[in-house]
Amino acid sequence: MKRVSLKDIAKLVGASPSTVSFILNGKASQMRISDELKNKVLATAKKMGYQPNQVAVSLRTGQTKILGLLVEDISNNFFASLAKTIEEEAEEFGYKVVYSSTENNSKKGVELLRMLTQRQVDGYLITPTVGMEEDIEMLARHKKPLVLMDRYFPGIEAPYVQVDNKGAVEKGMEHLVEKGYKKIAFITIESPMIQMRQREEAYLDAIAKSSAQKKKLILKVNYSGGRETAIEQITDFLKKQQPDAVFFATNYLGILGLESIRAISLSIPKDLAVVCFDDNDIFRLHLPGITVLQQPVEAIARTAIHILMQQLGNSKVPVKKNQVQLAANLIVRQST
Amino acid sequence: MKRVSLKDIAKLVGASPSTVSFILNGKASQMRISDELKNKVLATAKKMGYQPNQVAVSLRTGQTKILGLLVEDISNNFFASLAKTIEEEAEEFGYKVVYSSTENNSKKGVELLRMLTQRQVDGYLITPTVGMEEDIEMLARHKKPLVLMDRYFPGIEAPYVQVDNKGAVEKGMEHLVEKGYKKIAFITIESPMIQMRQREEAYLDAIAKSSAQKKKLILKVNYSGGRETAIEQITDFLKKQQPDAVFFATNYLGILGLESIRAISLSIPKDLAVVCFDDNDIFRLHLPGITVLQQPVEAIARTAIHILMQQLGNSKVPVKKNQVQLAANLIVRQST
DNA sequence: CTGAAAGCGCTTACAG
DNA sequence: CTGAAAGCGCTTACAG
Repeated sequence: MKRVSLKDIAKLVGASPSTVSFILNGKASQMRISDELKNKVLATAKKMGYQPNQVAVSLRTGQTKILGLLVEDISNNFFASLAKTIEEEAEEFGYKVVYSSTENNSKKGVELLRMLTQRQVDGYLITPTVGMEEDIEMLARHKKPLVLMDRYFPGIEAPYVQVDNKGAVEKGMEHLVEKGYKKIAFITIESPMIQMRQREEAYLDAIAKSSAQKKKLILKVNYSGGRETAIEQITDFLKKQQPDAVFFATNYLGILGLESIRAISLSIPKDLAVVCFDDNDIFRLHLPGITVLQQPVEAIARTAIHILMQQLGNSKVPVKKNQVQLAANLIVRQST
Repeated sequence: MKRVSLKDIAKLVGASPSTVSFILNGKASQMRISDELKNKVLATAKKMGYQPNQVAVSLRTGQTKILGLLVEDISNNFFASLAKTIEEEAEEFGYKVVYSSTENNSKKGVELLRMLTQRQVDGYLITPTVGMEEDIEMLARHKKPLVLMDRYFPGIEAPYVQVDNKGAVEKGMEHLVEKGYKKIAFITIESPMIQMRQREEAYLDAIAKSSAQKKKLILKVNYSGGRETAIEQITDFLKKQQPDAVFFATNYLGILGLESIRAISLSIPKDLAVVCFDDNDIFRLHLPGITVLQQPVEAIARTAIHILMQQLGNSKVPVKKNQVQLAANLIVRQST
């Protein structure tokens, strides 16, 4: 059962492929094709279930109308929501999105990037990993339509959209200080990526400014050993340092943290207050509810698409800035 | 900055495009091309950063090496894990996966299906929604490589992989009965899809077989009103019927259920025992932990890919059956 | 051992 | 008003 092609239709109605193409692309009147022929072609195409071969169209037009989206991990709530909103927004502009997870593995990330290029995507939306710097720079240098999300490379001039990490951590720290906590720990991961650096810096600044707390208490979890060893690192740290509040720098650290806190039977917030970066069903449903800094996921997605569309010449609304930071939202629950 | 093409390389080394193509596709020795030319071509291709235009390759070969995956909702944990494993498995066979969410909206589902067809995907992996029956049948009739997942249409002869829904609910019900619960309610959604029918039937069978409980207690949540009204329906039902145990038929119902139970301050498992279909971080971290029937997500994904690969003629291991049910895993936690 | 040619299914500038 | 032709970037059967 072969697919119906333009040629098949042309043969059937006795017209040339070009005429059929014009009609099917809505250029019948522009090409002053008779209504009779037009209707005949349209009817035949419908009857035979004609669907254009997009691969051929893409090769010919040089446009695939596909955007490539690379996230860190699609099974992580934050990235899943991001992907979903991006998909919706892209659809408004007639683009489809293909997405893949880099798993924060630079080799995989680079391979995926090449794959997207080979597939001729029209634009790139990327949450870059450590080793992707060169490839991203290449894209930027070649003026490929591109937006980075969640993080970026300070040395590379490329558009990006991320949450205001510094402001977010600041807000969270202020909240803890106001509540009277005096021994606030910060649990993050080993990572040279900018978004983690910004969060850590904001914690350090807050401590430097604080009159009640002089000592910084930072744990950098080494995640390469897997869940169990990560939990061990956290419990060890909590037992040894005995903070009265803890700030988790990412949502998965927060989840690991809750397990750790449970493992050593600390009571939240009596023994230990908890704040986490990123909201999540888990934090909302947890007893007690966990205070979080919610990222403006929809706004990040929408802004990223708008910046990309501008590069593709499809902007409805012109975007002024192409390096954007959006404010996070402090949601106070019972954990603080 | 134009992309480097085969022709460019051919011109540069002074060979014909065909020769370059053979070399780049590893057929140099087969075509008895001199090592000298081969190395020159390879070096030039590398230096110029040549990457084949997959769109052209696809058009020519008729193969895109892309699989289309349609899930209900990529931001739902179950589908996200499914997608992730499918991506990994597909990679083993040299295929990429593009995925999209139908949102259980038949119109969107059908559109996405057409889009995949237009993009010439080599095979389809689909969790079908209600209105997709005709389109799926069309694919099956045209002998397109296809596997349904999680659910299927009884009237259509097509390969599928799903969890053994009946066996799973049976297991859960037996567990509750053994624990001595005598007023077990079942909370599900209005849906004609087979997987929901199977789960409900298994509940009814269990009650029919039971000596302790004669009355069936079923709530079919109408989800169209959104979260809040769904929670209202559940709380009303629980207050009115006062079951001693409740079985949630899907993970999102379970999450809504936990919110409902909290809203009316019931204590788990003292006032009410809870079992849920599908595992989830939330159920694991909840206090008390929620007893679940965990779907064998990895096995479902792997089986689906193997069945699809067999249709595509890439099977390493021949698959015997192409309509498969896999057993769920009862994980007992503190909620029962 | 290597090259010229056809063709995948479209779109579009050109000719009539 | 409509058609023939070129071409997007590849692969591969054919010729020499």
